[in-house]
Amino acid sequence: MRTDSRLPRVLHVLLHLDQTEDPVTSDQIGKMLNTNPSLVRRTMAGLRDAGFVGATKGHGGGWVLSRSLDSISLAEVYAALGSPQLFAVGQSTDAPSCLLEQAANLATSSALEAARETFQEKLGQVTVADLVRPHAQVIRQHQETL
Amino acid sequence: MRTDSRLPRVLHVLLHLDQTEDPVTSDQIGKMLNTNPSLVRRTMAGLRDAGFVGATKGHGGGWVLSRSLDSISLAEVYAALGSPQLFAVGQSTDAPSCLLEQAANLATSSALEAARETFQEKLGQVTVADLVRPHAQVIRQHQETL
DNA sequence: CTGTTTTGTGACTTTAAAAGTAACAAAATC
DNA sequence: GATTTTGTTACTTTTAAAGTCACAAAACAG
Repeated sequence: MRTDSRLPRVLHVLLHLDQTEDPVTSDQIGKMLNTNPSLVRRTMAGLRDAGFVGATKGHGGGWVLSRSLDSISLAEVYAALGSPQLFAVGQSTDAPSCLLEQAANLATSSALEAARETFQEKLGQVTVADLVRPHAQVIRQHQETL
Repeated sequence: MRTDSRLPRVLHVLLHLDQTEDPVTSDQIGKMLNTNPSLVRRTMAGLRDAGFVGATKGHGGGWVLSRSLDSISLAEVYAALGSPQLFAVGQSTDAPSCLLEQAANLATSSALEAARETFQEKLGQVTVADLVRPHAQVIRQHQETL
């Protein structure tokens, strides 16, 4: 498949929404993301369902933040997107009968699961608001290690 | 793209090769992996170039191990495959001019890079031989934490 | 030497999931 | 009533791996 760019894209959108009071239309967002409004609506649907943004129809409608960005972690954003498949690498067969294949699959998936945990941890340590506070993210992560 | 299953597949093959003295043909391996010999040859090419296996042509030819499996880490196997793309998730644009997009990309790639490091560490801690020594992998990883 | 086995390799098609596109009903505002 | 905008469905395109086909070259068997 193509590279899934939904996470950085919606983060980008959230940061922009935080910079204005007015609703931003899917059309405007589409121009920001260099794509079309239908895809924007589809991609943003998860964030709407999660209560992070609201969408209103008609004249003067569009997308607005409904929660403060410092109350939303990147992990929540990722989850709101439906926790898309993280890895391009995976197991061979799902439930192989060959013991050696099972061992190969187990080793692969163990490493991947460890990587997924790290990914989730990292996302959990950062709020969307942190992204525009240079150094804040670094400090925050440093504190975690103390 | 499809899920990349080369890592578990070649691990599976290496474990099988370790169980016999005789060369194993791409055709036989293809049946093991439920695929065809051409794909086997293409996939195994990296391991051959890395010196982990040797391939001989003609009657009685095929693939044989040329190094002991306890001398090969999973990380080396992954590298021999050309370190295939690990993540299905990626950045939006490569070099965006928008600062907010840069921030979104940086946050995404930071989490991914941390995950990649974990993945590589895990692979580096385990040899192919470990895979068929039940519990050995667990013990080995536990020792790392001491 | 001839025929068979097997690898190495190039060229192509298929697959799967996201991206991208188009269209339109429904809702909200003007 | 006209316009704007979302929500949603259906469809096409993209991308890289998987899968397939074909064949030259090498190695071996007789």
